[in-house]
This record gives sequence, C-alpha cells and structure tokens, in this order.
Amino acid sequence: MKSCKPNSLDSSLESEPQCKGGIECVGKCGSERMENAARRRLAANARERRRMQGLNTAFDRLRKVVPQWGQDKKLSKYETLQMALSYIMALTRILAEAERYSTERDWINLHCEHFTQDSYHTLVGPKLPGESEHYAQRLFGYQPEHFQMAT
DNA sequence: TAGGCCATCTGGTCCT
DNA sequence: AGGACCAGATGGCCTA
Repeated sequence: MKSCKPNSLDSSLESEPQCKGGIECVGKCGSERMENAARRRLAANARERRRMQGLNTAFDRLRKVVPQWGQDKKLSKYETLQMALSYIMALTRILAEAERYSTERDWINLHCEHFTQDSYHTLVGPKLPGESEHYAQRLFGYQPEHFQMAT
C-alpha cells in the first residue's frame, strides 16, 4: 500500500550555505524558503507516517484481545472498534449480573463455563459452514447496522 | 470491474 | 515555530 507520490525532495537539501541578505540574494532566499518549506513538509510527512503506524499497532493489539471467533479474515479497523465496543458492553453486563448473586461461587458455577469457546459451541450448536460471521453477533450483539448512526 | 479497505500526502487547526 | 492531530484527496491492492 504505497503511495506513488515521489519523495525526491529529501536529497540536496543539506549543507546549503547561509544567505546573508541583500538584493542579489532575493532569489536565493526565496529558493531557500522553498527548500525549508519542502524540508518541513517531508518531516511532517514522516511524523504523520509514524503516527499512523502507531495507530495501526494499537489496532493490531486491540484485534488480539477482541473476540474473533470463526473469522478467518482480519477485522477491519471499523469492525475492530465496533467489536471492542460490544465486547466491553458484554463484559460490563456480566459484571453487573455477578453482583446479583450472593456469593462468587454461585456466580462462577452458574456462568463461567459458558464463556469458554467449547462450551459456547455446545450452547449455540455446532458451527456451520458460512455461519462464522454470526458467532460474535449472537454472543455480543455485534450488528454493524446498529452502529451506523452512532455519534 | 466496482467497491471496500488501506497507506500516504497534504493543508488546516490547535497546542506548547 | 514546530509538533500533534485531523480530514480530504489520491491511488494501490484485493475480492466478489
């Protein structure tokens, strides 16, 4: 995914002698200003590239902790955010439910085993071919159309 | 081939 | 002034 825009400005910008002013150097100062602007632009481009790479690293880390059951292909950034939202909401629901039981042991016996993947399969039935995209939706209620008008 | 997703460049705005 | 952040534009890659 590379841009086709050339990056040819970064050479020959070093070690330009300082302009001391005066009529004869108006053109030269102008070209130095342009070179400085070009240099700043390139630096800004590099910073922006690093910033976006950092953002993508964060997305990758989020993908690793978000459920992706049955998904053979990587979640898009948008899907990752929506899945993370649904996941957090599901975990919040679980915590709230846990508070309704008097002892931790009661709650663990009742619910914990339902959140291993194997027991999930027994809960909702065997996975069918072509059905993988519904897994997360059924457990977490992740349905993209619910989020289209979010914000 | 159209559409989705993505990386990169770029100019604007805000902040330190 | 310079860096961070953002959104729009552009073009490449991939898949149905």
